[in-house]
Amino acid sequence: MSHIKPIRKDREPPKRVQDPDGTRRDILETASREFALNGLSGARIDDIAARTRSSKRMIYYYFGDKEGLYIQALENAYRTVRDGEAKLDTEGLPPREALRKLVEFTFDHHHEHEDFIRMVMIENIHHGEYLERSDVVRGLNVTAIDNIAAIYDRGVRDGVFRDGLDPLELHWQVSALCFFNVSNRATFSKIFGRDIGTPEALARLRENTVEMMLRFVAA
Amino acid sequence: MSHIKPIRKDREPPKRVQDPDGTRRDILETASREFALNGLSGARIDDIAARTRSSKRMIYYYFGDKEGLYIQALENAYRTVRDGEAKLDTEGLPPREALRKLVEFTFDHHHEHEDFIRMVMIENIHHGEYLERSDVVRGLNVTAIDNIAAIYDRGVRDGVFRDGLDPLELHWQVSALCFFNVSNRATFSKIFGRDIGTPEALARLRENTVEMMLRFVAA
DNA sequence: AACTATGTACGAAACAGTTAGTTTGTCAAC
DNA sequence: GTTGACAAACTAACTGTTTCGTACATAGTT
Repeated sequence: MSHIKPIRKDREPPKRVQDPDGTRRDILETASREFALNGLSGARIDDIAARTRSSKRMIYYYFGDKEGLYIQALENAYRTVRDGEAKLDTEGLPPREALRKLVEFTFDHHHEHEDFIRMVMIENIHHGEYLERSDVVRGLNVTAIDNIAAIYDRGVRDGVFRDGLDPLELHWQVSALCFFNVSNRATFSKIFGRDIGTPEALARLRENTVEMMLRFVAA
Repeated sequence: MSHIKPIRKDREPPKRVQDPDGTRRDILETASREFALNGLSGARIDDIAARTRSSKRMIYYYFGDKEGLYIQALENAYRTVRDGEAKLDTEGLPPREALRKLVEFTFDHHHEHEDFIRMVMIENIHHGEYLERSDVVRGLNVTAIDNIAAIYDRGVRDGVFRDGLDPLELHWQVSALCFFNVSNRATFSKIFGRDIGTPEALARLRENTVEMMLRFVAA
């Protein structure tokens, strides 16, 4: 029984580990989920705190107040989705193929980022007032328009697309069709008694959306 | 001029007028506005009460609790809009004209009922759970599908529309384009720096939507 | 030592919902 | 056609809880 323990029996991890970046990220991710799920007024700071590895104190330490946290969650959502968008490359493709690919990509992308869609819905309920306050979101440049404009211009030059359309309006239409599919699934399915979220239904809607855009721009 | 009348000198309006229907309606209309503006968790019972000619106690007297009030506001919104929809008549028109009229009508109708759109957005944020609880809303029969189905069938019979499309999907597309225009105006305008709510922009989007549907169903 | 990061406990306001009544309408009995 | 009893409609003030935010203390880092 001599030197029973120079070995630090305290497997107990050191009482307090400092990890500012990790804490921040943890809070932001948790908050993003909670805001996307419950909205700004519906989300509870205490709930968010409880779901983090951190505490309420830290939320206020890093984000100031509830609105500050919300705005950063909003920025986070936009940034994530924009980063994803940048991955689309249609340069080598002929216009029709390129447009098809863009629409399919947008459809899938929306579908994969339901939390983003929900944040946008929530922000629209607030008339976009927090978006307006955010320099970050306004600063994110929007590649979506450039992409579709490039495709459209090529199509017009090649004579396969008709002239006189507005790329922003084209983007608007693609967005509308892809966004609605995610945003209004709950009410639409319940009212019309048919689940539009099944893989089969989605595949049809996706193909319809492509077809719709192709026909719309066709010369 | 003898019998001037039994003019009741007591201008004092009778201390308390009982008007159950009026009170109920007043509360419901006020609540509908507040919920559409702020959402379920964002709306405040005290605020709603203050804006009525009635009191908080009466809200609980007639509607039970906040959720009960919300559900009735939701039902109210759906009923109002459905009643409006019923006014559309396309029977005499040739298929293409009929479809154009239907799309234009839907576009305008959405535009005129922003509060309804907002209620639907809010309800989708809640995954449609209150809609599901409401027998009233589920009971409202949906003429929209019948309308578009009738037009589409005629078009196919006449050979001007292609076969094999699903009326529900057609309705979905029209809804998506018309709904998004109202629901996402705030964020879309702010992000792309162009107001899509001006009369000119709206007129273009409206015409695009019509054109889009016509081209999609064209044989 | 000085600054950053974190934990605990609490305060104040906001909020949904209630208690304890009062007033008004109505209808049957006188 | 007045009365009185009873239910429906209504008011004001109150209660208990939730919720945002903070004060204060302590531990880690440089």
